[in-house]
Amino acid sequence: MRIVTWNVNGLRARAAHVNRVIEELQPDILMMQEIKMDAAIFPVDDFAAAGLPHTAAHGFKGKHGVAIASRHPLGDIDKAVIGGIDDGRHVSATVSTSGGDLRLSSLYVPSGGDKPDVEINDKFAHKMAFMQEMKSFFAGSGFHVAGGDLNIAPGEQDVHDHKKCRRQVGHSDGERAIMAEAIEAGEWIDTGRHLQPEGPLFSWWGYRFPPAFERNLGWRLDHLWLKQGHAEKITGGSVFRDSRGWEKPSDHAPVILDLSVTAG
DNA sequence: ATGGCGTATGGAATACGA
Repeated sequence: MRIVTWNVNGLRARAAHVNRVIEELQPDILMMQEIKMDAAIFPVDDFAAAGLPHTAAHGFKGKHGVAIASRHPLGDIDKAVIGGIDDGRHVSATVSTSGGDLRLSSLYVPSGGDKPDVEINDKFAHKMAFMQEMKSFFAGSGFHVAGGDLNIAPGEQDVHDHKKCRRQVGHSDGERAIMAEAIEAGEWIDTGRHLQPEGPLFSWWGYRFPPAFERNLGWRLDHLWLKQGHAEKITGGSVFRDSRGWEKPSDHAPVILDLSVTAG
């Protein structure tokens, strides 16, 4: 079973790229963030035509928004609010597998604004509140993959320049600490670093500095976490960098996790 | 120290991204 997460940065603007990603990666599950549309107009028929007929979306007009599109039936869809504001940052569902019911959670952690200081920056306070709730929200050891655009690069090698980025939102000491605490409290495996413990491993390259992707000045902001105790099910995974080089790309690249279980 | 570019909304200029 292949699980892919991708911040599409506008689903309508990225429709052709989504189809190409589905065709090239053949995911069983595609978790998306920043669909930037109301869930009522989520293009179910387009996903069905692409082979992913089962969907769950949680989003509002214009900004943020998350979704899951699946090759296999989804059950027990949950759109519970995390972080105190219901602005489309969490949708969750289950899929039946040979290893038991697998829960999938698509998450869009608040970006956090400009300054990494909860006293002066409400957006950063929202981000930290969201991460604080993440510690307890995903309790339990059941078969579960949670991930998405978590908007934190947790390790020193998860940015191109640790010393410089440490002053910025997304890589501040406080954010990196709370993400480590959330991983420990939730008994998660960070599958990206499980598969590649060392070296640059980025999933986001900004638009604002045009040669960022060409020079690989990236951040690892997109993650797939798997509950500990299921590590033996991991068969592979990677970042699909190709799509970041296509015309008018999302600033994020899809992140892939392959598990040995099959649907049903 | 700052901005760079891009999507969405609404039909110009602004919010948001990180």
